[in-house]
Amino acid sequence: MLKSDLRITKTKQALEEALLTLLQEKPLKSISITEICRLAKINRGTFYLHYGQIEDLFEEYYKEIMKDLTDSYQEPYRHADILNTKKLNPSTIRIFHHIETYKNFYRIVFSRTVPMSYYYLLFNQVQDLLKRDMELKLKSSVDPAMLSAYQANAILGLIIEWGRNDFQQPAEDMNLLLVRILNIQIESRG
Amino acid sequence: MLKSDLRITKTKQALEEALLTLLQEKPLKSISITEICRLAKINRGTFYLHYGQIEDLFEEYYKEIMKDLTDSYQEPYRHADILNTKKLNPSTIRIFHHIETYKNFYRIVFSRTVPMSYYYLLFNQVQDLLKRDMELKLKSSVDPAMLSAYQANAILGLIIEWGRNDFQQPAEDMNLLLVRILNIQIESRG
DNA sequence: TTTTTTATTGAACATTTGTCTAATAAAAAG
DNA sequence: CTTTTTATTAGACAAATGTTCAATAAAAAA
Repeated sequence: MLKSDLRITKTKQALEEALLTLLQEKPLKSISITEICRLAKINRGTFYLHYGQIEDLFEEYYKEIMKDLTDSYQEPYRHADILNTKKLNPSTIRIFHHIETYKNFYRIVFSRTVPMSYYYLLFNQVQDLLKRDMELKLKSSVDPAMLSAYQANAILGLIIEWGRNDFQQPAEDMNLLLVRILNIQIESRG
Repeated sequence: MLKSDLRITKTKQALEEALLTLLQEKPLKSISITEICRLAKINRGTFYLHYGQIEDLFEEYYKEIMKDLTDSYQEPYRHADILNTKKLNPSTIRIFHHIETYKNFYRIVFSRTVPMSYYYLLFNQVQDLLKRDMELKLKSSVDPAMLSAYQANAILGLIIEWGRNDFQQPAEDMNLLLVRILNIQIESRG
């Protein structure tokens, strides 16, 4: 038995394409299931066969972008197995470029009416990526899950603020900003 | 003219009470407007006169709790006008106790199906509170909005992870954890 | 190819949503 | 207390939701 029927693939593709088309003209919140199915020429019952709500369909598209995030994050590791940890989170730094590339998408992710699950998809991804660096400097008794949650969400905080400025600053400036913030935290205890 | 009609107050109270009752037996997501109105004995049209969706009703309840957060946060300031900044974020520290007190509420706030707006309500509140401390140590060229966004969301990251453990750890442990994490960030660059 | 499996369809259904009326009742203002 | 203002109501409406069914068509397996 095959992992997925061709008909399923075709149906899902049609639905995703329809959603993406509709997203270009109106906000996610105002798009109905009926509308997507009408455009995709898919029976509404078929939609419910694969998804429970529009958000589930969007999440599938979301995962493609998370794949790119992981790839761009891991790029610095392709040449060196272990990065110089003296440099300020050198690997973290690619995340801002990734967000900038997909800012139309992230405007949706960070919008008020969207479900928290989108935030978690991003949060979990960044947290997982950070854990790789974590192991290196882990002499402390702090729970790695807690530490990575702290750092991952701190960065998401910057991104939210960035998004509030409609991603005006270049990604490179955000990198510098992150470095400066980390320095402040050191100075203030000197 | 008075700020609000008695009828409005009564209606809103009835709706909030109905929502809170329903929340004890089922998740927010599965509660319908029709259901709330039926229980509150309020005409459905009246609901739409005050709110656009269930989430708006929940947000009104949310704001009561945000009031308590602000109060408990500002408690350390009641006796001293300026806190010793050498101590690790002494004022921040009350937030974990607040969350613990209202953990049934925060389980909803951090649940996957809820809209991002709930997250923003909390994020904005914590960010505002942090800005008070911020001014003291602000010699750097970093945008205060960015810095407070970073720190506020970092703490929310800890709370999310805490929530994943269903708030098992005592709030006091979370305080210690926060102190340890801040120390790690210093050590790792010595 | 033929057979078997199963995804999709159209149609129907009860329910909820969001919006709108004119009638009513409650509160505020005089 | 009387008048004025306005919040609430019941009812109706088109649309969307969520679910179910037997019939059909497409894909996988033989």
